[in-house]
Amino acid sequence: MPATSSPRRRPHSGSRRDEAARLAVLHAADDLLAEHGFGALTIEAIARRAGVAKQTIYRWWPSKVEILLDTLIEDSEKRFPVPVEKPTAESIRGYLHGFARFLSHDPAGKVLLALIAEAQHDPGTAKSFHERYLGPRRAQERDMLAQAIEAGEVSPELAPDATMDALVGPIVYRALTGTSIPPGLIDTLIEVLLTPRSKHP
Amino acid sequence: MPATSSPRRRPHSGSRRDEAARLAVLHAADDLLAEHGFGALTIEAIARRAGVAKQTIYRWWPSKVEILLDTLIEDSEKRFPVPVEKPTAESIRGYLHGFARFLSHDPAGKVLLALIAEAQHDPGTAKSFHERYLGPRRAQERDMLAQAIEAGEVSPELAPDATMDALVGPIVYRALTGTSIPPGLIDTLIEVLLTPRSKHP
Amino acid sequence: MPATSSPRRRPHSGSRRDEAARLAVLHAADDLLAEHGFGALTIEAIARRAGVAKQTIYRWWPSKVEILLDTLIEDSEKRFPVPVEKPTAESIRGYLHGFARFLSHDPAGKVLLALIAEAQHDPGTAKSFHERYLGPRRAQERDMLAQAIEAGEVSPELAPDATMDALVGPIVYRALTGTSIPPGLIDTLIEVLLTPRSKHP
Amino acid sequence: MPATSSPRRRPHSGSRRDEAARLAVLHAADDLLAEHGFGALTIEAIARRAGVAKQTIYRWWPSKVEILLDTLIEDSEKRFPVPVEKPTAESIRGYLHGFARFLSHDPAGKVLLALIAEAQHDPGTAKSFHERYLGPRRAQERDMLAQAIEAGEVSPELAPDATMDALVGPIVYRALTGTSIPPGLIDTLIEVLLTPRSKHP
DNA sequence: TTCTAATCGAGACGGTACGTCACGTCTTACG
DNA sequence: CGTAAGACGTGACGTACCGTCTCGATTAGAA
Repeated sequence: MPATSSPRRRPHSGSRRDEAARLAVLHAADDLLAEHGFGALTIEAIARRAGVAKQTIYRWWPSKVEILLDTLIEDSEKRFPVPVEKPTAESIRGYLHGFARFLSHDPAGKVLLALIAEAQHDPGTAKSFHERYLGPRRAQERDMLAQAIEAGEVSPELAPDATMDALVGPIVYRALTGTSIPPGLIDTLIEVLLTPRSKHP
Repeated sequence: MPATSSPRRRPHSGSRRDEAARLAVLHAADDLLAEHGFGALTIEAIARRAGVAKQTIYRWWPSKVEILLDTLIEDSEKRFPVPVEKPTAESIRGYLHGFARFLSHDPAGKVLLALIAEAQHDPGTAKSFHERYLGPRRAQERDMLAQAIEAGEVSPELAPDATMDALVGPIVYRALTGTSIPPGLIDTLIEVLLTPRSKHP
Repeated sequence: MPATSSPRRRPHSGSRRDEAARLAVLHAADDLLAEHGFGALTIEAIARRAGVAKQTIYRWWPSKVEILLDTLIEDSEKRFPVPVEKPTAESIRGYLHGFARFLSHDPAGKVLLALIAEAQHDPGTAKSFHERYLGPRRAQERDMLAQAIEAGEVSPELAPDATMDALVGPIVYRALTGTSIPPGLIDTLIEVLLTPRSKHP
Repeated sequence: MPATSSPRRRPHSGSRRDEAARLAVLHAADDLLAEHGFGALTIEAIARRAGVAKQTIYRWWPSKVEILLDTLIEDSEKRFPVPVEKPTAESIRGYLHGFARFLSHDPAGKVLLALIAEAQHDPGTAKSFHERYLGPRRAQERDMLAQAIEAGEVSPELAPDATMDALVGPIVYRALTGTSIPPGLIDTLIEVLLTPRSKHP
């Protein structure tokens, strides 16, 4: 006995993809993660919460990880975009502080932590996560660094990737271990890793 | 008629805890994680592999996380103990290199990554992981730093915890993202974070 | 979150098969068929109604058809056993009337009709149905006929199987087409098929 | 440039019903039933096989049962029409043999068995099946019998419907149980059910 | 000739049931 | 008692069809 009784629901849109369903899924996934944690983030729960059929989710997303990636990519660009337009030492500092704030205080930051975690458990997640998030983001960061170096804004001791990991790693590690970022940590990291030694007092 | 023994594989031992069963569980968990990843690490699979009843696992371990913690604690102490006896700048460097090697090249290192990951998904895991592993270890590291400072071996710019996170964070982050630690990264981190500025050339 | 909340249910019996669960499944299947028809006879519905896990059903029955067969075999023997002990013309007549009554008026008769039906749709059902029900039953009927012939009680014109089908076929066909068995039909069939021609008036 | 025709398989015909689609559905249903059994006879499979949209099926047929009925009615009339024009004992015998052949050896006979079966599972099917097939057919058979009686061709002991069921029942029952009709069965049934007793030797 | 209406293929949609897997709890029988 | 074995209720998995719906293209017959 399929969809016999229907008082009035969202009339779906026919043979083209239903944008309302897409957004409902994204928000349901976000909300469930924030409210009840990754353990409650099952496809069935997302479908239930979004008022959507499971098949609709499987039709458009290969796994729940891709749902999270969709929201993360959008949120990251909105909340802490990489300053690729004429980056300065100051804008790089702002970027890292923004990143730290996102991870520590923004509910959406849990999505990034959950994806890092899930990537440890599942190779497919690791692949998607690198290709769709870490890779593109790191490319922008390299670009940012290169321009800042050329403009004489910064002068790192390490290669670009190592520099970024040395900056970002401690922030991520603090978030993963559930501790807050102590004041001064980011600024000190920037000073010792990006500032030419001669500028040390 | 002495050696009538064993169509039964391992005759169980009666009313005291069976050490053979304990070890079989630990090794089965380790092996499964190494061979098939965290996804294959189910209680049923561990029991199957160890030739043990599920109930025996549930009797002694509250969750599979505790099994992993048991092996991790033992392996960490064996593979890269914190140099708390008269630590020098050199022994600290050795400790960090040991840590990096454990994470990158030792199969047992996967256990640590898996626990960091699982702690993101489940608050109970996070609690156990901190209380049984991260906390004690960090206490030793603080001790190590304090002694090294007092001995004039190092002179960090940041507070002890921040210093350790700044050193350890990049290593962990590299491992979590599946990339190798570039040569020079650890040494540079030590130099800029632990060495008094006057000793910079 | 598995079986956390349990006020008080049927305490199951451990590592031996739970007879209460077995009976609950059998009765649930019977009731669902009688009340809502074969369309409502899903494994999920049976499990729900019986208060039993789906897995428990799959553990013991390869398909819902075998559940129905279990009940049918038991009911048939109880409601209209084949008169194999010294059958007479009269007891054979009673047997056929009993069969007709079972098909037409007994709710359990629906099970037989449903199995005949399902056997048309699925070869596996056909196989089980023949091996577990039709075959054994027919063997008894052949036995009944043979003894009755030897005793001079009946004297059929057709071979045993053909005789039984000629007697049983019209009854089953009436039931399948949802019409009642008209009075006199069975007696006339017996007269013309089992009685020697010379005894026709 | 005349025969530029058809990368498009079947260009549909506009605002009137597409006869080609109708036939494609009928044949697809028949073929699927014959090749893979009733279990494979889903609306989606029919649509797929016929190269037709599901909606086109739902527009013209209330259910897959009606599709089968459409083919059955046509095939029955073609393969074994009821001899209503001056029926004789001989033409009635021929009709029953034709019916038996249809059920046992004609692939289209599976359709009738499938409908008898489905009628047990679903009341709607039962209703349609009686109104569109069994009822009209039985009316013709009654007519046939009445004429044959009036002409002195036959002289049944039972009422017309009972007579027909007594003749047809064994044939159907044999088919339903997947056994062949033994030679002599039909002729004997006719003899004992339709022939006046005085004509028995 | 242009407009209107019905039909067609395609396929997205909210659902239900499928059969499988692992969960954590339990009971049994053995040593 | 601890153990191996495994049945149990629960619930998520990913798949198949259900019957409804909306689309854009196609093709009549009416205006």
